[in-house]
Amino acid sequence: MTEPRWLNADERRAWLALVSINTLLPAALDTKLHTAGKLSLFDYTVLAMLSEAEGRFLPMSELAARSSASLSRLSHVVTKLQKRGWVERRPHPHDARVTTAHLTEEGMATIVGLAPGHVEDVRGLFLDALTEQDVLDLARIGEKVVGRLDSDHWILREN
Amino acid sequence: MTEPRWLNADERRAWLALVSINTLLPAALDTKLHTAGKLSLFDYTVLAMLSEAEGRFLPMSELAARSSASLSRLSHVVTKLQKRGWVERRPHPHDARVTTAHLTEEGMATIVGLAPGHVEDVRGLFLDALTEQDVLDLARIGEKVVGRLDSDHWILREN
DNA sequence: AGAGTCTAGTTGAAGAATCAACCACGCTGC
DNA sequence: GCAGCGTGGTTGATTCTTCAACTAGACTCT
Repeated sequence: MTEPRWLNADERRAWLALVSINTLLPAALDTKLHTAGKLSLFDYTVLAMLSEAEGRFLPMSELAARSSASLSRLSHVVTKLQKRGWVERRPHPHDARVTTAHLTEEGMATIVGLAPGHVEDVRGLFLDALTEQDVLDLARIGEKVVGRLDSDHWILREN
Repeated sequence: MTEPRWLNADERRAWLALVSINTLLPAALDTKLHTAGKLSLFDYTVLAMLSEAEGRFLPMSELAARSSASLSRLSHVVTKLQKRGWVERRPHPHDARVTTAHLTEEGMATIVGLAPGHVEDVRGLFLDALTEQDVLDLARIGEKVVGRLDSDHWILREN
């Protein structure tokens, strides 16, 4: 039992700020999106990832990776989005284990309608507080942290 | 209808990293804490804030502010912590609207037991990835963002 | 070809978060 | 001294998330 290395003042500042952002930011974006279109930030992210994918479809596991979610969580959400007509499930032609999630026209229309407002919200709530240098620093630091949490994370993929 | 200002490459990197951290970090800490003591990161935060408060008690609204939560969320959680014997509710002596949450001896023992492991987890999952300069930059940037999200946030209080 | 193992995904139940409605108290101004 | 408004807090319904259990197809090794 050696004494743990407690956080120093700056570590504590960084940690508290991160935890606070972590609760405040998604909450703010969630309520914005919920009033704009009855969906959560996570729902939005799923639709956005599909809309940016080639052919506007992705296997469930790839979609889960790109939205940092468990397959279970994704499966439930896709079921919900499917009921709203925004997403379809289809079997993969060459591997019967795989399900692909496809963005429907209606789903595409939804996200196209929501995107400008959402980007403005991200700016207003977050980016507008930062200088160009801050943005660079945050990208660098953020990617380091992501790498530590998940060294195979998709945002770190070269390409 | 003017064209929205889409994110540039660095803004997108910063934003994606933040969102990813935001889902991965609490999830990792939640599972650690859950195996260590059947509580969530939010439960832990509530106990920690009480343990650091003078007299080990705080009004519900102050506790909500310090854990960045809604009063509703906090109320549900305090009810749960109360059932486990870690927290007590008491009426405020001079303002009958106010409820104060008090950390019990048992609650204090719980958090004292959990804290060293939790600090190690925070280091292992997060701080160890960063240089001293990174920590400073993150503290600076993080506090800017918190200030934008909630200009009265307690972590920004002088002293 | 069959057993074992791994990968992909789904499901149901249980616990947690949010939202809106609500109650009780305090403060202000008349 | 009481009407009206703001504050502090709780509650219950609904929605979300997680967890564990499970199905089914693919791969490997013999």
